[in-house]
Order: sequence, then structure tokens, then C-alpha cells
Amino acid sequence: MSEAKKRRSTGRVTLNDVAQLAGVGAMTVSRALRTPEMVSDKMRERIEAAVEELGYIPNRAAGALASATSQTIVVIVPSLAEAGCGEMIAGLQQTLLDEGYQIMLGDAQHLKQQEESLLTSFLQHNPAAVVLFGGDLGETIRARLKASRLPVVEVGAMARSPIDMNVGVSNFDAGYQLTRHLIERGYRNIGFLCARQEQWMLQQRMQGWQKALLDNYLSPDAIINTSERPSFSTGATMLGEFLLRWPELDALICVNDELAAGVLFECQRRHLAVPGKLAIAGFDDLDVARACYPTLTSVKIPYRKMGQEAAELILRQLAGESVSGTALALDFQLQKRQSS
Amino acid sequence: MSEAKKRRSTGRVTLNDVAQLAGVGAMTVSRALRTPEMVSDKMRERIEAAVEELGYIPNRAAGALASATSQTIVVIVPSLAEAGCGEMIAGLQQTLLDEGYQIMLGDAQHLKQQEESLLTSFLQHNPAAVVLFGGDLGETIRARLKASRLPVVEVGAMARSPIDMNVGVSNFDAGYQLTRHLIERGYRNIGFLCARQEQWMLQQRMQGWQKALLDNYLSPDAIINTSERPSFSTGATMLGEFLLRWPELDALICVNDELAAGVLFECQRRHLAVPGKLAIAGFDDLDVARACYPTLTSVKIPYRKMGQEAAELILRQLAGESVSGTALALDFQLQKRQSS
DNA sequence: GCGCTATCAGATAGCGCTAACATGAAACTG
DNA sequence: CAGTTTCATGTTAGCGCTATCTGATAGCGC
Repeated sequence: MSEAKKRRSTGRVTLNDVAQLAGVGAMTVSRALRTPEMVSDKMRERIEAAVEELGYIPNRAAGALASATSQTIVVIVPSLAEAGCGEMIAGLQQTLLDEGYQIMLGDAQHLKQQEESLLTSFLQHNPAAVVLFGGDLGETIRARLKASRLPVVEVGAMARSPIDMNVGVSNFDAGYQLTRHLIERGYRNIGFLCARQEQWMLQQRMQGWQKALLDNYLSPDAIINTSERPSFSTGATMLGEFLLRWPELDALICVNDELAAGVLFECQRRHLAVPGKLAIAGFDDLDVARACYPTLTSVKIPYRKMGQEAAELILRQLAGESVSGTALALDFQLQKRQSS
Repeated sequence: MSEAKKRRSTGRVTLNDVAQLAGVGAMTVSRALRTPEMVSDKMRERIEAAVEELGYIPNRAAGALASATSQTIVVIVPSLAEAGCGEMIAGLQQTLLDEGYQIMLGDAQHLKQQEESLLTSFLQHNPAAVVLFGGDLGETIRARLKASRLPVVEVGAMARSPIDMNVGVSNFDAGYQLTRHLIERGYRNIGFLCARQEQWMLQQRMQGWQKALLDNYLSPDAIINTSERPSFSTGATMLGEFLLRWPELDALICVNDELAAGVLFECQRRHLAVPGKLAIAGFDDLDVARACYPTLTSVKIPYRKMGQEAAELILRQLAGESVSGTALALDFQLQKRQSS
């Protein structure tokens, strides 16, 4: 007798099943779930009971198709190993989860090409918004995102020409202030160790250093740019190079704390007193900066907060508020410690 | 004259638009895109040209709905700050991206409740598979996942009772071998610093230590369990406690490298020779272990590889191969360095 | 009581895609 | 050359949900 042969049917509990059990129309169930205030209390209770009883799990694909909007937020990062990246994502998620949004993550592994394919793939989901960390995207991507008309938030640095919204700190100022701090402390031969200069965020820190030195009639010569990852071991490796080329160096700013800690380790290895012989400072204020010996001067960047603010902006934008184009500059904090 | 008023219509290019331009049926376009080998060369070329010309972007929500399968892989981690977590995800993504899958990420922030809501939310997407990192899920979750009949891979440690598949290393063995190494080196009072003992992975390391000591007629007394994050500063903080309670301690194994490095820093601060006065060892073989002074003995855990293997398993399972239940134990590597 | 609006519930018609089946033509079979 | 098989393509009918409209009921002033 089974004429129920032809079509598939996933067998899962659907909205209609719930509606039937509750003895209401499907549309009412849909409303009860998404906009409870539009449904009378009685109905809502009955429906909630039915949902509970059947263990109904809404099908987002169907919802997304019918409404032409999704609850997916795409996040693309240059690499999950990037300092602050995890924090930022945690902040994002914290704010977004309660609103029913979820995060689709892409790790570009610092490859332009990977960014492209991630974006291509993600756009197929018709995401509600896009979050970019680090802000070093190729022109193609930027154009595609702009064309997509999606809410986009660039997080981390203050963008040169933001695609849409922007939440970050001024890494230039951070670099400037950190350098000025060292100058005030009396250091005069202040070097700068940069890695992955192509990253705007890091480049800005470097330029802040340059400017601070120039403003104080010091010359920003002692600089090394490596294409290595800005890691502990890169820091350790590069110190030798600095000492070789600039023996008079009395302070070294590293573009992040891992490098700085690496430099510190190498100083220990060479029995160079820190800060006696060489002062060291970094950025990001990672936990290691607080724990190592001597403790490391650094600049605290509020990554988690950035994520939260970005999420907030997205939610407001999606709620219809026009926050498009907002650029939010958060405060960083100079952490003066023993190493300087 | 606009009777085109009633229904929405997103305005976006659809499969049908492509089909029309190419002068073929919609189904052929669908096939050309998903299973090109089922379409003749001529057709395929014409279709590809049309796709290009119109800038067609498939709508995954529609695809997911129609096929009752998605290309979304859910990944739930206890925290992105977890050692190896980023690496693992990068490994996963690397293998999955080419096959058209994407990662939906959830950071549970070590909260059972958060895990629950993440899962609830993610299941609505009807994911193709679920990847869990760390393997410390509550019973509710495990039951729900089992009931879902989705491919599930637990990554990180060897699971007690795997939900489905499992890729990891034996943390017990790692703890055992590391301890034996210290014993062989002549250390007799070997302590263990654990944090977040509730994490199975970490607990196993600790039990390996215990067993190794017992097997060598040494007693595993010197152990501290803290509920703090296993971070650099926690390590630095806890050393004092150890020295106070077990002044005769001559070696200390920390449940991960951050703790170990933190302990090392504190030794430097107190001018305790490492390894002369105290040997130190950790797990995970983070970059810091290679860079610090002295370098840290550690156990290398192949996190990236784990991600790749997990992805491989998922792909095979989805391809119909029956790999359900597979438990894959990868090799770890003892890295003997100066600190021991 | 009347019309009027406000409020909530239901009926209808797809959203864009693909599974399943149907079709027609070419490629075989003996 | 009829009959079967194969293959590439087209047709049909939804997947489960929501936008939109229509209808029913209740509340309001006069």
C-alpha cells in the first residue's frame, strides 16, 4: 500500500510535526520559535511543549533558504597562531552565540590564495556578516567583499581604507608610545625587530618606533625585518644579528612579545644583563611577558574586547541600525615592567 | 503591469539562470558543478562559461535542504588557547577545504553549559561530521552525539570510551616515558605539576608519571593540582609551593610547556640552577621549549597531523567507507633537552 | 448595534536546489 | 536489424521553512 515510496523524507521531526501535535498551523510554530512576542501565551506554551516532546531541531538550511538570510558569521584569520586571534574569536562568539549566530572559521595560513578560496567557499553560505582579523587582504578580496554588500568588520588594526567597519587599536601610536617610554628611560640606541613586515598591524608598530625616534632626533637605523614567523625562536635567533651589526644597541623593541621573550632568552644564554646591557620591550602583553625573568615591558592590546565590539557592531547593523562605516579605536595600555 | 509583486526573489543569480544562458536543463548544471564526470565535455564547457559570465554563486542552503546533507564540519574545542588547538584546526582545514567542506567553530571556554548550547546550535545545521578536541565532554553531549549518528572524531587523547572515531596520542605513555627519562638521568624526587586535572588529556599524563615512579619503587607524592589555567604565570606561581612542601625535589614535570617554562622563569628569578638544582620537563613541545634558556625537555605531540588524520577519517567515512569506530594512536616524540 | 482598526492565526506559494525517475539517442548484442 | 544496454540529459516533485496575504476575532468609539 506504500505509495510513500517515491520521495525521500529525512525522517526527522519537522515544523509540521510540531504544528500537528500542538494542533496549530505551521506558521504559528515558526513564529513562536522566532518571534515569541507575536504569539499568544497559550499557543506558545502548547507549542513549546510539543517541541519538547518531539525533540524538534529546526533545520537551518531550510530557514536560510526561505528567508534568504543566514545566522552564520564568517571569520577569516591569517592564522590561528596569530597573537590575540583566539582571544578575539572568543570575544566574538561570546556576544554572538546568545543571538543565535554561529561562527564559520577560515584560517588562511598567510596565503592570499587560501583567503580567496575560503571566501569563495564561505560566500556560498550567504553569511550574515564577515569578520576579518589582521587586515592584510588582497585587493581582489576587498573588492569582492565590497561588492557583496555584506556587513564586514576588520578587526585588529586601524585599517588604511576600511572595507566597511573597523575595530582596532592604533598600532602606530602603540609603537610610538612604547618607544617614547624607552627614550624617557634614557635609552638612545633603540633597535626594532620586525617579522612579517607585510602585516599592516606590525608595520604600523614599526613606523611608530621610527617616528618616535625621529621626533627625538635619534635615527631609526637599527632595524631588522625577517620573514620568519614572529616566534620565540626567531627572536632568539635574531639577537645575534643585532649585536653584530649594532654593538652599541641599548634597547630592542620587538614587534610582538614572543619575539621579545625569544630575545630575552638569548640574552640569558649570552649572559647579557637585561635591562642593564639591553632593554627589551614587546607588544600584545601575552602571559609570558608577565611571567618571564625579568618581566617584559609590553603593550596590552584588548583583543577579546575587539571581538566583542565587532560582534556588537554586527548585531546593530543587522538590527537595521546604520553603523556601516564605523571605525572604532580601542585603547591599548603600556605595561612598564622590569625589562626596560 | 507588474504582477511580479507577490513573491520575493533574492535577485541573485540562480542555477536556473545559468541553465538558461547555457541552454541546458538545470539538473545538468547541478551535475556539471558537483559531479563533472557525469556531464559531457561540451556541456561542461558551455556551463562553465555561463557560470563565469553570470558570476554564479551556488546557494548552499538550498543544496543542503534538497540533499539533506551539508558540507559543514562542526569543531568544538574547550578553548582556542589550548595548546595545539590551532594547529589541529589548521590541519583539519587543510585537508577538508579542498573537498569543499567548511569548518564551523565553537569555543566552549571550558564550560559544560556552553558546550551544550554550541552543540544545540550546530546540530541545526545538520553538519556532515563533528570534531571534538580534548575529549572532556559531559555525558549529555556524548549521548546526544551518539544519538545523532553523525560521524564524530575525538581528537587529542585516546578516549576512554570513544563516541565514534578517535585520533590522538597516548598521553599516559607520554607521561610514562618522560618520567622514565628523568629517572634514567638519575633524578629521584620527581614532582608533577598539574593544572585543570579534569582534562582527561592532562590527567593521563599525570597517571603516566605516577605509574613510572611506582614501577621504579619511587613514590609519587610530590604533586600539585591547580585549577588555574596551565599558563606561564601559573607555572611561576606554583614553583614556590613545591619548594616549600618538597624541599628535596630534584625534578619537576609540568603537564604542559607553558607551565614548565613558567617554572623555569621562576627558577631564574630565584637563582636556582636548572637542571643543576631542579630539572624541568613539559609536554607539547611548543616553540618556547626550544627557545628558552636552558632549553626545555618536552614531548612533541603531532597536533597538526591529528587534524589531518581526523579529516581523512571523516572524508573516508562520508565516502561510504566504514571507518566508524576507528581509533588511531599517533606517535609522540620525547625531546631531550638541556633542562633535564 | 455599526463600521473601524488592531491583533493573532492560518493558507498559500514559493526560496534554490537535488533525488528519483523518465526519456531519447547512441552503442552494443547476436 | 530488432532488442537490449548504456549514457547523457530533461522532467517532476519536493526538501523544511518563511514571506505574504487573507481571514477571523476582539476591542473601540459613537
